[in-house]
Amino acid sequence: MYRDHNCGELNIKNVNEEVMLAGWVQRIRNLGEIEFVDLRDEKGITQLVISSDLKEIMDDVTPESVISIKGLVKERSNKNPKMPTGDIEVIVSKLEILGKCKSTLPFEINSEKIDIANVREDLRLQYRYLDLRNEGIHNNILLRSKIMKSVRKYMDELGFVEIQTPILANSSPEGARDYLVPSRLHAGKFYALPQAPQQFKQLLMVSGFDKYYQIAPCFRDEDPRADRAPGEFYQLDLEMAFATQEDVFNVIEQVLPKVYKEHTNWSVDEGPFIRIPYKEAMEKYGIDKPDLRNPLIIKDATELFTNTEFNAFKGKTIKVIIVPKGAEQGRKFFDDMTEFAVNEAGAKGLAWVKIDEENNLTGGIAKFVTDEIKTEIGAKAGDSIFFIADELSKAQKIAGLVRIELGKRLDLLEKNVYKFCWIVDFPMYEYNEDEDKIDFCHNPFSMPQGGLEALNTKDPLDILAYQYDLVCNGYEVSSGAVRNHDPETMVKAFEIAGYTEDDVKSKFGALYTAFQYGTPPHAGCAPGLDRMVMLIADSDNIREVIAFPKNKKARDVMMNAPSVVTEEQLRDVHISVTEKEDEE
RNA sequence: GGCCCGGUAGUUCAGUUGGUUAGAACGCUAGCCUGUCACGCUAGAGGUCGACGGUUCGAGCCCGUUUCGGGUCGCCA
Repeated sequence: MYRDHNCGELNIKNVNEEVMLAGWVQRIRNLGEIEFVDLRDEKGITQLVISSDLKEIMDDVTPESVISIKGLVKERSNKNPKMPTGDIEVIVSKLEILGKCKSTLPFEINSEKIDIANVREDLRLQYRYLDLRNEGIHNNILLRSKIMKSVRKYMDELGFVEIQTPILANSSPEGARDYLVPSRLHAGKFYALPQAPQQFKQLLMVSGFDKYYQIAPCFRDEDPRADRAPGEFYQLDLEMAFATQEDVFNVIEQVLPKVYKEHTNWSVDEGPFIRIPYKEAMEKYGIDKPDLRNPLIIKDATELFTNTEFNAFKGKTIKVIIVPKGAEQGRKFFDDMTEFAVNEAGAKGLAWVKIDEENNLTGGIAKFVTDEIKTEIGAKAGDSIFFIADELSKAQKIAGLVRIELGKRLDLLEKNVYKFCWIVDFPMYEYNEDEDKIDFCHNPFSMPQGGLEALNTKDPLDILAYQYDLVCNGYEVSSGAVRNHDPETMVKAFEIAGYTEDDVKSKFGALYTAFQYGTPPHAGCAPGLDRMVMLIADSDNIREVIAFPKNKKARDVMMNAPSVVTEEQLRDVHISVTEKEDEE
């Protein structure tokens, strides 16, 4: 009724055909007796030619209005090689306005004159339905759909079954803040939206489902970041029975590279991915999600400065970063890096030296540095060296940030490539200084390496877990673990972190009880879908790959959520509100 | 919650030491134009300078408070 072709498919072979098209008016070029209209739909753009006898109706056609037309396909006299349909145009004989657009838009759509990324984001979010007409973000959403389809295809090929778990779930005491849902039928009681289907998927293992997966919505009431969606996000959640860490790695290494490759022309690491123990990652990269496209590596030079006269280094751990050819940089570069280290990374200072072409140490703190450093850390003539001095963990962290910043400023990152690595052997526990106690470092359901015996005999802070993260280009794309499926080991693991058996029973009752009835060893992980799409779309903002994201304050400025509800609704769910945010 | 950055026309921004009527580009409106494709040319409309208070003869600009937004740290088992 409205169209028999889309706006991306007509070409020279269709010349002299009578066609119907429908779409949005992207641009009108009015030359007086003749007008050109670029008509856009999801598939492409076709140029329409409008003669003066349609002038009257054209007066009402505004950019971004929806129209349908009937007309004859003609070969163009002036072809446009930049357009896929640039060889032809459609001479319009009939034109109908299907949906008129107001003349002033909140922002220009598909404009080549402005960059939509520069438009105020809250305005784009308020008019998200218009923003989604923009080609870039529109394609991101289409890409997301294709990626989900690939994921399902490859998971299915490996024998995984997709099982949905509840959205109205139970509040869990560990981890992020929950989104609570009051219960109407049970006064004073609450559901919580799941932070992840963690316990449900482990229960599915008890039920004998061999390989489970789900593209699962997860809800966490925590502050967002550029790479972390506010409120809700999606994970490719998976779990396998009778599985080890190797088995999980094997699945991911089969699925993710294929998914990536299907949707990018960048080169993609194929499995097996490099594995880096957590401790080594902190030593070499100063972070547990290293970007392996960055060639710089942090080295330790503490021993070279045990007797230093440089006050800032005395008694400190010294981390160094060699910048190949760094000696060509001018004074400003080093000053700017120092400013970054102090202001952004929390360093007390950033020392540096250059090695000139005659292999002499010059500049910066050269007079405090001995020549042996060159052989000890492998620096060459023409390099420069940055020094970070602090107590160990701070020095690592600052060096990590300096490494990333150097990579950015010197454009050192390898281009057009996805580099994966596993970070393995996370510690089971960490020391909480504020409360002077031992906490779980990551996931309390992880299996400690060495099992119950390790828990009984080793210093808790020395115990590693079968807990792993998958990292891609500096982003954590997944974490996962071999689960602790043995009730006795579970109780002991929680006991070390200060929980009694009764705590475990009351907080994780279903899981604890279920494990008494024959539980297979199991393991899994949960790659973040949004982050994966963001990486494949080569975007650095996760909201660009979500159709209707919330803003930084977890507000939906388009739908105006959260919002007040009626007194009656509140009464239904037994809630009384004592403190209210001012209404705008 | 801390720190950093920002809010000026529909949009993106400029705005000098605090000084007449707050500018530009794009968009919009009107007119001209038969081969444009980021069409061109001419004219025009469009502003609570986020809000409140203060300093001053005088505030877009200085000070204070506040609000909204973004980045980051905390947080995210």
